[in-house]
Amino acid sequence: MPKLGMEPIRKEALVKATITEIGRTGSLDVTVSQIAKRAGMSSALAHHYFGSKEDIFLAAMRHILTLYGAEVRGALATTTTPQARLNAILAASFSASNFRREAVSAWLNFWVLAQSVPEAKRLLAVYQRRLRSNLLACLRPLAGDRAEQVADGLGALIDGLYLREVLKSGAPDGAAAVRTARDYLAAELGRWEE
Amino acid sequence: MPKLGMEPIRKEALVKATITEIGRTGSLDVTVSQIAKRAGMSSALAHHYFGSKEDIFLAAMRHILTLYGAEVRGALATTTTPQARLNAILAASFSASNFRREAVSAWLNFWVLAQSVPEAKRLLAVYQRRLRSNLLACLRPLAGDRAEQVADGLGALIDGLYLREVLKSGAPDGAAAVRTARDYLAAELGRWEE
DNA sequence: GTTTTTGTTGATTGACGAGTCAATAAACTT
DNA sequence: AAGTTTATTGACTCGTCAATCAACAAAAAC
Repeated sequence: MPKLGMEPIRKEALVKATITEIGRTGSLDVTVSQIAKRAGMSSALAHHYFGSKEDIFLAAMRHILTLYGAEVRGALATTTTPQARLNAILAASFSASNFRREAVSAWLNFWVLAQSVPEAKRLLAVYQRRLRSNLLACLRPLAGDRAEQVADGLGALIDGLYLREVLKSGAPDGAAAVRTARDYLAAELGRWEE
Repeated sequence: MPKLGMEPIRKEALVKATITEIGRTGSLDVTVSQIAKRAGMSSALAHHYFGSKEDIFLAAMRHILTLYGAEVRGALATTTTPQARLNAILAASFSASNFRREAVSAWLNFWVLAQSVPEAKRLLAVYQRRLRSNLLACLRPLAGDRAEQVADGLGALIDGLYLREVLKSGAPDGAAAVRTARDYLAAELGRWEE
């Protein structure tokens, strides 16, 4: 009993199922059938809407990056001072929705994907540039010509905290991650009035 | 014309070939045949010496961790002050042999493996504990009760710098990574006399 | 009301890859 | 010299999986 206008619904279901399955298995060794099953459809339909498995992965990646970007933008919109903006970026980066197990695992696996799929690499590079540019804008007034150095360090630190999250057992602790990042900033920028 | 005592030679060749192939493809989607071919033997022989593909991966992981551990230990042996020891750890972590493309790519992929293979997770946890304990020993006299905080931050930063290396194009720049890590320490510990 | 478009799946194809096995041969043991 | 252990591989099995296809159904367009 086919309803019309299914395409966006199906696609979204597939994208979410992909992230779930990658998180569940902890790898990209996920079959289209598994994804399709979790999304409540046949694998043939998944191939119908996306051309290939790779396209499904890329769509999932875009989804995660879009969510993250939106959350950062939203948090940034309510702020004015550089300090508050830095805090907003950190809060968004380690928020419950972005720092949850599935998403972190997917993130790591997309990093791997980027090594063999140029489009995946491009997407990650976009994310990196945007983060860097956001950090730089906040840091310039606070760190002057050391801003670049600090931004690169903080960027790597954030990625490293994500990376380490996947090895931990137990619930993710975004607050602890934010504390570590804040500590870094406090050290780099000198005592820091919020 | 079988020479005896081939086992260790073959195994080492396979381990090295594994790292090369993982680095080349940027993923764990490497067939035993590819590995065996690069190591100059048939895939059947690879299965003969290692029981399974997973065992080959784990051996490769142990190899990388062992190399890294030996380099750190060697660098540490020639030092006395905490500052010099911290520098030694950083130098070893980003040395040409550990920070080369292949090794970094393998490292990332082992991180992924750790999510589905308990033994891989165990190995990485051992690495993390050792690094942490080494850092802590140096930091205690320099940072007092903030040592833990700084060690965790530095550990994550090191991993993050590795992670970011895989996205870069061009030759790896260990010196820049060391600079970033030193900068972090300098900020956390206050100006720092070497 | 027939044709076209959209949604959907079960069955099939075709490739690939991990792991096994039988067979062959050189070296050591007794 | 006969027997055992170690080294080695080509051929094979068996499973899995991405991708395709034929077929069916309902809505939309004409």
